[in-house]
Amino acid sequence: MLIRIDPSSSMALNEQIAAGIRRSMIAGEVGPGDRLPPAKDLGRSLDVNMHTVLKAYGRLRDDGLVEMRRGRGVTVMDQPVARASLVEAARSLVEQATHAGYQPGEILELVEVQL
Amino acid sequence: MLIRIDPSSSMALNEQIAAGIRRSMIAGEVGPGDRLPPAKDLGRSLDVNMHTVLKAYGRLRDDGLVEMRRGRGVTVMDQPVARASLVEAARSLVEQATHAGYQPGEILELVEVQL
DNA sequence: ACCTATTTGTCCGTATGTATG
DNA sequence: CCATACATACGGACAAATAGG
Repeated sequence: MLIRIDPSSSMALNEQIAAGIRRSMIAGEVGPGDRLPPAKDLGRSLDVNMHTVLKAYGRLRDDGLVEMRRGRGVTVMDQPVARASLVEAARSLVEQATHAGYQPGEILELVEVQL
Repeated sequence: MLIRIDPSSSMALNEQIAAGIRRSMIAGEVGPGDRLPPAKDLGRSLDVNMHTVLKAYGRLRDDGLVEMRRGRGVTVMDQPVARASLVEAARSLVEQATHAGYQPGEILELVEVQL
């Protein structure tokens, strides 16, 4: 997993790291079940603080892409799980919008304008 | 806005603070447009670090309850928050799906099947 | 069952950057 | 220009869960 960091970029370091890992996932360099390096190790190799790496990992977790557990590390989620979290997000959105009186077309438009 | 913190609780401090503010909202002690105290000030009054308060504020922001802006502080969202929160849910869904490598058409389909 | 090392989770303190007013 | 206040990063400390000997 090769990640490049540009300290002079306006993009936050933790986002650069998260983006780099996402790219590695899309490129297939890391896949479901694979373990990401410990935050301390990756931080040292990228010359950034462990906390910055942990923040990047946390973003990926919030996106449902990885699982983090103490003592065990960070592992890439199975694709069905990542998809399940997306399906759940879509279900929740539709439920909320419907409850608020939105029509199907209006709900789709809510999403379209974000694309 | 009265918040109590129990340092000996197993609940993380930042969550205790966020929960306390949610309670104040429900109790009507703070309402839309009101400004929450600067993180540094609230931290000093609760005897916790500024970052811990900022993390609590960030959770509330992620939940669509408050807005955070540099230089201006943290303000409670307006009641048309219903719409704002839907927009945020849609934005978050699109962001997650995009990060996961989904194409626009596939994202729309995620929602359509839930209608 | 015990101990140790690993690794994330949380919190603290400090410093610097950046948008707002 | 200046003060305010969040945003990000660094570093250190301790706790808690996990894994391995």
